[in-house]
Amino acid sequence: MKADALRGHLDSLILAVVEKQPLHGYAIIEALSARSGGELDLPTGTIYPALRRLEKAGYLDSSWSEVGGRKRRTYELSSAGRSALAAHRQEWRTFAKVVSGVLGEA
Amino acid sequence: MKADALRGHLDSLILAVVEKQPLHGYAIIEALSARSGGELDLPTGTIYPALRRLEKAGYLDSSWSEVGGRKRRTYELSSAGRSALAAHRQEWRTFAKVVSGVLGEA
DNA sequence: TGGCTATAGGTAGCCTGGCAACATGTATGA
DNA sequence: TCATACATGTTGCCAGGCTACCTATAGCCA
Repeated sequence: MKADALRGHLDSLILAVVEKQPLHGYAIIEALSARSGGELDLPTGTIYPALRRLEKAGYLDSSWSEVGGRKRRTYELSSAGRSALAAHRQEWRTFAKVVSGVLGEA
Repeated sequence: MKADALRGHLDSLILAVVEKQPLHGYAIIEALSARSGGELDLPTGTIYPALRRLEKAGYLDSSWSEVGGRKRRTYELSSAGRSALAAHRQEWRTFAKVVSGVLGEA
């Protein structure tokens, strides 16, 4: 899958993956991989900055914990994040419809 | 629709729109708008550089003509462009499936 | 005559965000 | 002892869509 196809869609994916339960960064990468059947294998240089961006935007809240001697920063969806996710889902539906429509190949 | 959602998908759309008949830049903008039900209203600063890029990549061939006193540069799909389009369609299918899958809410 | 709109082409430069590459540290098992 | 999985982060590159411009013709209306 082309690298920059993701541009502008990553935020939605991250928000969706922490929707049901809070996850830490590393687990988010794994969750995205699992949920995509291995198609998504995002580097940390992509995911960590994105998480900070989303927290700064008020869509995620984070908290530190320690599990088995390792520090984790766990992110959970804020209420603003929840509505942002709903909006992103709607936008995705429109976008997908538009692209599929133009690509045609009926 | 968010601006950079298009990132990485524009080429496919352009190739698709000139698949059946050659079109000039201005007509491509209109065709994209029409085919998307008005969702896509791309500025010339987006489309013209993209067309040059696609021609340089060997996916489009262009030729000048004059219609009603106005010069037109008409683009048509090359054979390389045709296979690129097929590949792009496949990639889009995968991408759409992945994103829809992760967004869930089946 | 002047001005507006539609048609038609183009460029320069900004800005965003995903990614490669790098840096740091712990736990575990061979 | 060393490799690998787990875990978090930063710096800086760069592709590419967009804003803001510029040029030019045709046709219409006042």
